[in-house]
Amino acid sequence: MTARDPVKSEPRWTRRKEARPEEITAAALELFVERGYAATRLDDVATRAGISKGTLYLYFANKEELFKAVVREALVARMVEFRGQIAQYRGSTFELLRLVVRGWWEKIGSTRISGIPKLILSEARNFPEIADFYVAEVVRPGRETIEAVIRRGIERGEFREVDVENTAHLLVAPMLLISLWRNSLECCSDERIDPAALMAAHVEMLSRGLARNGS
Amino acid sequence: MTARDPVKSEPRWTRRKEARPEEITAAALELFVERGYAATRLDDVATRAGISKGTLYLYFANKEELFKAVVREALVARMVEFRGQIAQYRGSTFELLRLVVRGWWEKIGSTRISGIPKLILSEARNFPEIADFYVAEVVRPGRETIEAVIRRGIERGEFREVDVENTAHLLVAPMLLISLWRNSLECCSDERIDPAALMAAHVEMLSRGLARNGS
Amino acid sequence: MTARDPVKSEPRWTRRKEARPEEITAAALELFVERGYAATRLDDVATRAGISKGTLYLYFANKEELFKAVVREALVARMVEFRGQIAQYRGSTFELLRLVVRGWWEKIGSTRISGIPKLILSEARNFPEIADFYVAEVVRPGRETIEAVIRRGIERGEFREVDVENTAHLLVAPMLLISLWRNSLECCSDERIDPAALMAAHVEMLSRGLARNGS
Amino acid sequence: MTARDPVKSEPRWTRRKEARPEEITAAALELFVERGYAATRLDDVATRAGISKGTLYLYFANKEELFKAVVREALVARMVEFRGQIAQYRGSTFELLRLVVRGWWEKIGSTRISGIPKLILSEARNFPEIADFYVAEVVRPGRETIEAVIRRGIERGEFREVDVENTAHLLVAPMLLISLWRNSLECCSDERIDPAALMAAHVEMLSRGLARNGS
DNA sequence: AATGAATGAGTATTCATTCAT
DNA sequence: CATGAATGAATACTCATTCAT
Repeated sequence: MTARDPVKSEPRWTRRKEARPEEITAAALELFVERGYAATRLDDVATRAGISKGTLYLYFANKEELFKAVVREALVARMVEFRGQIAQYRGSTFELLRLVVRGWWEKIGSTRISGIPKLILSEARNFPEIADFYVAEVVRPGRETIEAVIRRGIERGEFREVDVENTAHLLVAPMLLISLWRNSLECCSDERIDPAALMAAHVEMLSRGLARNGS
Repeated sequence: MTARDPVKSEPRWTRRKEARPEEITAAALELFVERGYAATRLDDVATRAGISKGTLYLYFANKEELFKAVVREALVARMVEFRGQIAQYRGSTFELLRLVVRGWWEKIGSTRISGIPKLILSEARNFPEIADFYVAEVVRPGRETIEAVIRRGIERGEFREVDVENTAHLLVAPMLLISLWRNSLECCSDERIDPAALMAAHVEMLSRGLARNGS
Repeated sequence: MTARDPVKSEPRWTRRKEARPEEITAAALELFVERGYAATRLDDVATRAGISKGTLYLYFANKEELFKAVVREALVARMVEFRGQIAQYRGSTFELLRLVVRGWWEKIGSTRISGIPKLILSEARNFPEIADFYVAEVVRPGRETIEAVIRRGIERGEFREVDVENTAHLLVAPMLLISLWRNSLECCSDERIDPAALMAAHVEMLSRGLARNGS
Repeated sequence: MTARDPVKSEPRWTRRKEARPEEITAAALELFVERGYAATRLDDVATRAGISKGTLYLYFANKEELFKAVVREALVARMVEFRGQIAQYRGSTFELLRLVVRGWWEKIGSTRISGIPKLILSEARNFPEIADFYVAEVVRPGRETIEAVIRRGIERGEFREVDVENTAHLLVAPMLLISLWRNSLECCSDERIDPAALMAAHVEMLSRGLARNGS
């Protein structure tokens, strides 16, 4: 599916050859996010990737496999680092909340990967397999990570005793909101959302909302 | 498929004519939400509405018009009642917050209409005209209504002086999260979200997050 | 659209009923000539005839039968009178030529029936049966009638000894030209043809072309 | 149907690309003339051209564009040569008439292009744009060319002083008659027209009809 | 008799996929 | 490896025809 190499391949080529799949998935990601899976023509993907339509099929068996590759690639190793950082953190959990939110914005929210949630949301019911994969690899670990942060706060006596699971959802919701907004309605509207301000307001609300009574 | 019975049953069409458009848009809404615009075949819409493909075209000029009708119909007069209720409210703004959140859940979140956000999000870039319409008719008025509530709380000295606009976004985010979840990933996942619990946690967090310091 | 009163039905109705088929074929003739058989929708025929689509089927079994009826009706008894006039004529054959040409123009060329040639020409290959009918009922008798005129001229020593059959074609050609022009290109062009002048030039050319040498 | 042979034969497409459009328009011309625009299925055009339906769309955006291409191609550079020949001619205008009529027969009347008049006539009102084009590129220049011939005859004292414009129509009419006949009714009738004899009779009639009195 | 809502076969058009070069 | 011409299955849409009222 990936390598077909029959002859020997030269340096210049080789480099291209290895880069190709990623150039293609990058182009595909943009278009899938923009138009949705069904409305994206492979012709356009090829054009945006600077190759011919036929070449696509040297790297991906078909449209669906390309789609899966796009999602997989965008996620791989994204969660891992996140967890690590948090486990090692030593300071106050309020501060950790701020770091989590800002870290998400810097590494995901503000990048092209932020299109993935829109894409998954839109196509989940057409690609249950991918939805499963996404839930298992992103949603669940993400939630668990955040639950761990909240528990840390509770255990350290910083946070009141909240419903951990739902509080995790509350923590995620504004991040989801902004990533969806930016990949969907924003482009057709003159309403504007300032991500930094929203993140700040969010952290502030969280901090107050989670604080023990007398704080 | 529905009215074929040559015996008696309901007449083949008399008096159906008025009901038809809504039966069709109802069927279309479900399918559009489930599969997205492009992946929905009019044949399937017709089948689900219990009519033939041709009949669809007696009521809607083409697929795009059907789509617009679906969105329009789902929204018409939805916002109006909301605003009215809030303007007349007399009690505490904390209580009002709870009413707004619960009201949304009862009238929208738990109904079929909650599929609209997913649909709009997915198709906004393919139908900028509809996106505009949705922003103008739902997003903006919704935000303004919520801002009004927050301002009421501030003016009455119940809430601290928050960033009104972004706080409105924070208030909406969890509602969006749950409506998207239920219309997308939920069906393919064993993760569960309890809407009532989430709404409760949300109101609690909001109340604490908005309260003046000493409260 | 015309009569709705279902209660008792007055004489007014009865008369309509007999007129209907002709109102329909009249409307159909116009549209068939204008757009061709395939491009004419029965819906439009019905509308132009002031009735509903279903009513059409009370009078004609289907589109093809309607087409045949249109052609038949337009031709019936058209040729008969022509022949009679000519047989009885007593004057010079040059004068008879003039009468034939002018008679054609007055009774056919300038009327709605002049659309028939265009219609037949356009559809002959799709409706060989109709083409046959038209050849047998119009083309052949028409040619024979004209040949009779030419033979009369020759026999009476007025005309030179021409190729009777082809001369008959030459006599018809300009009449065909103008009837086709008026039912086709004329409407989309600013070129104009003056029928009277053309007929005059035609008769003049014929007279000179047919005259014996010394005349 | 044409190149399926997996062995060797002609390559599947190499160097076909240039020939294709003309193969397609040739097939389309035949079918459009035979059945009319609306009744011609692109599937049949493709089959007759020995390609698949999809391939059609590689060369023509849609049915209407194919139709326009058919007409355009059939006409391009057809008129030009005609005019040139006539301008250079040195002999008697009677002889020139004969040359014009025979030339038309050889280059157009007897070829496949003779189907164009029938096609245009049939579709003019559905495609005014094409009708315009045809009038501007064929009808008008054709008439002007013929008028020039007639004027030449008059100026040189060979012809009597006729109504030039209408005489031009008279000259064209039998040519139109025969090209329409052959592309329409002929195939469904046992009536026969001998083109050579008709052309001969036509030239003879014209010569006599145009000659100055005493000639 | 007349209506017009409903039907579904038929056609234009698109686009993922193949494969000879 | 890369290409792009070719394919045909899939789908939106039309319109002749039917039939309950």
